[in-house]
Amino acid sequence: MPQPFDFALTTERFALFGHDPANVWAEGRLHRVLAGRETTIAPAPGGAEVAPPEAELAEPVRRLLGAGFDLPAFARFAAAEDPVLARLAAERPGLRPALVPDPWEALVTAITAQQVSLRAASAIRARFVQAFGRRHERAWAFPTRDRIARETPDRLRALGFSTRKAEYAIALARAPLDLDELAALPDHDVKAALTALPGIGEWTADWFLARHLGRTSAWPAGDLALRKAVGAFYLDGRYPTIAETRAVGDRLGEHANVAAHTLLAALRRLPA
DNA sequence: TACCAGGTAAAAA
DNA sequence: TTTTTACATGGT
Repeated sequence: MPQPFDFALTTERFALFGHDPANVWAEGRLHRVLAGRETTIAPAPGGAEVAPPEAELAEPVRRLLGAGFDLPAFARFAAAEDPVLARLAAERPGLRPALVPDPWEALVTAITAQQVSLRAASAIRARFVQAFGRRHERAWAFPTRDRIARETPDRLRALGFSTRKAEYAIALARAPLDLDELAALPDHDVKAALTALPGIGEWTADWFLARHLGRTSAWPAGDLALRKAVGAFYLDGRYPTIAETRAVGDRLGEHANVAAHTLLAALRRLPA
């Protein structure tokens, strides 16, 4: 892994909001299914170690752990332009945005998290994964798109989805859209393609850019927690409008994604 | 018991 | 065009 890198800081968000059967964080290690096989990702000197060791998994794991982000450039930018971020980043060196490897999983995860607390979303999603996914060892494979395409809203409703969210997930599963091809498009076109689907608004598309594609300038300006963080760290606690929050992101340019993750991590450490 | 929590779309004004 | 409302669950 490129340095700096802190495994615990980078992966802690998989453990903070409840148990996720598709991303099991236990004893400082992350267990999940990659390329059809359960993989254990563990901290190691200089980066992370993958078990079972497979060369073909090295790149996906590096990507999952945020290897693509330029933290030294972020630190230089913050030192020169943004004392707030410079302090928050210095307090958590090696924090990288951890990515969701699969686009379908990233979108369904975001849909479940719309409007409700992340703890509530996590509980609902855990039931969804265990109802429709496949069990490996410690981790479950996230339910496949094909499987959900054949489900009915009532079956998702029974797991705690609202009727709307159940319809969104099934519509996404059935949509004639190759989610892997989105990676080839610029940010704006990805957002246009996704927001054309029912139940996917700007917030959901922004998190897809940030947490699946790992786009460096992704900045979910509509996000409640990010707005709270911007208010807490830049505005003396005043809750900003979406436009004000977007303006902060614009100033961050290619560092917005790392900055957003830094701000959200810092917000969690703030006195309630 | 209420109310809020990392939104979205449809109805009402 | 802008504002208001319904939505389902978990935590406090």
